[in-house]
Amino acid sequence: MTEAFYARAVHEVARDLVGCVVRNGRAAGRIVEVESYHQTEPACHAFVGLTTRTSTLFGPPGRAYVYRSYGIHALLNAVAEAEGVGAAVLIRALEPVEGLDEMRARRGLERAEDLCSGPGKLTQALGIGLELNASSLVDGAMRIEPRPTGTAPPRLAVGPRIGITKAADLPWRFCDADSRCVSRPWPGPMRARGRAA
DNA sequence: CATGGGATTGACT
DNA sequence: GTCAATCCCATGC
Repeated sequence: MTEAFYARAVHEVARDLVGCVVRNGRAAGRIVEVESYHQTEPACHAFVGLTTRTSTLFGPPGRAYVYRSYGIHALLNAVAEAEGVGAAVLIRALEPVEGLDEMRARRGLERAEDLCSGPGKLTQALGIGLELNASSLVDGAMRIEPRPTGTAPPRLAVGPRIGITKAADLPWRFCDADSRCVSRPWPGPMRARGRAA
């Protein structure tokens, strides 16, 4: 996927990333859940402006923003919008498609549904660490590949983002409505019919 | 230089 | 349902 794919409104990038494939070496998984973050809104790390931590967010689109959460987990984002604008798409869950043995070894689990069903889980399963911060997702060792040709666009479920305390009302979480690998079950009646990418 | 919070997870009551 | 683990980094003295 080209850099131009990421140089668009972060919410469009988020929707279009559902169904794409995150790969790191032989381990790969299909994206089934994402959230978008933008500098104009306080839940986004870039809200505080340009700092050491947020420099990747303000950098060129199509790079990875990887940071440590709760001192324990690495979380993976795809930087979006034009350089100079702080925005990114948090990858929250994958459906494992290749390298399941590697994932099971790293996670110490067997069930495929549990390997990548959370933002901290998927980075552990794919072996994604902080050293990959600011690396390219277009042609790097870790990259995001387009949906396999011929596959239909997923049905999208849209709702508020998870696990944040600020701007928790914004409906910027996008899930594959038909996947069982999402990080948290969908609340219920708030389903939106998906759109083609 | 010291402090506090956080886009989570897994174990336990 | 509750709760601790653990560390980067922004902020404030």
